[in-house]
Amino acid sequence: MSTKNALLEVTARLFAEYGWRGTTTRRIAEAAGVNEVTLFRHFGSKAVLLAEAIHCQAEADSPPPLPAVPTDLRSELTGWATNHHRRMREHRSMIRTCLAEFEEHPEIAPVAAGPAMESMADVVRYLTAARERGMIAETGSLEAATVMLMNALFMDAITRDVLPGCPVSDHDAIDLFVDLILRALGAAEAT
Amino acid sequence: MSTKNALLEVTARLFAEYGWRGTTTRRIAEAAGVNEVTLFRHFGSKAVLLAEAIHCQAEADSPPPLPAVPTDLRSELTGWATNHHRRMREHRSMIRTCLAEFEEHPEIAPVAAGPAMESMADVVRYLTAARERGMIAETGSLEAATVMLMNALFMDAITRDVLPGCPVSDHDAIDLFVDLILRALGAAEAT
DNA sequence: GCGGCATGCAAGCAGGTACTTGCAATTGTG
DNA sequence: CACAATTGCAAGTACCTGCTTGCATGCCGC
Repeated sequence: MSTKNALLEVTARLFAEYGWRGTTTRRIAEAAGVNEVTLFRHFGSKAVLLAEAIHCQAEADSPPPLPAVPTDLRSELTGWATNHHRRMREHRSMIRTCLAEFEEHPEIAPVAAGPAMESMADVVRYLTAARERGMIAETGSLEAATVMLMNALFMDAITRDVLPGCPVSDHDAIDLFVDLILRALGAAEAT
Repeated sequence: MSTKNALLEVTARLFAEYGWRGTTTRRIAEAAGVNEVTLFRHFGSKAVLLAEAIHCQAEADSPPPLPAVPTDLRSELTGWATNHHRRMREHRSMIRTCLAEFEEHPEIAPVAAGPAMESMADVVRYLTAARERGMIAETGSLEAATVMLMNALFMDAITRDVLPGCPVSDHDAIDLFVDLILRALGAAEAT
């Protein structure tokens, strides 16, 4: 089974870097140290191999959870955001490629977007629980706050290496984003 | 000069949809209603044509300005954000492709990122002026607020068609994002 | 030892890729 | 009218693309 796994792993890596068209069967075989025919004997076609490789990559990536009961909003959200940000950062190449490839290969969108949707729902749940406990103000859309925070983290993780002129440093960004969200939601704490 | 312009326009469109590798000289020529050799006679190579096409596209896209003197934060920011969002939405295909292509063709990054950086500086300037006039609170990072708002708008414009499960509707997103930023910055107004 | 099974190797197929060459037709300009 | 620039057309180059075929080699369980 090692050959198959090696092919899947190498294919995911090449796809992230070169996209669908740029990931040729010759390149895959060479990078995996395997003859090209072996690839076709295992998967039948390039399309099947690529789909399977992307699927595996996304599956191995379950989103980090937030506590069931909120206690310290700032530290819990910051910890979650740091974790989430790091994971997206690690996969930024794959994510960018999937975003661009969506137009020609829409079938890869749901599998790539799944984890993000789960995380989104988890954050909304967490903030709702916090509001029920009076830890944040009564007004302000929790859904919008969640989307805004996740969008900001997502963008930062994915484009920081492309747009080097960002006026917020890599190191501070997450803390500042969480701080702004807590301010926006009127979190009852001192800073 | 019409042939040259037609080629540039068609090339930008095809690049946004199919990426660098997918934009073949045959396809460009066919879509422009021009013989393939004409393309090479004008630009010499595919690389030159693509670079020029992307450059033109980005150049024609100057960012919308904010007022020099802030008067109504909410309406001015909402107007600006709506405009900015619409423009990014129109170019989402091109932006996604450029993001993915950055790895193989880093030379297209600065030209594509330029307008966004200008907008970013403009918003920071606007918010700084507002703070000087006492329209928002003294604390909270204006740079972080700007990055967060722009990241949120950017992501929404670029991925809404890819991630259909967003819990915030298309129509409300901009108002809600601006509302959260104003809350975070302690804007002195009633809502 | 022997029959499957995975793999390698060499070659090839039909089509696509960027790009070139040579020549004819058109068009606008002096 | 004559000349030059622009374009089209047909063909061709060398290479890459996904994919197939035929045959040889090693390995592992019976």
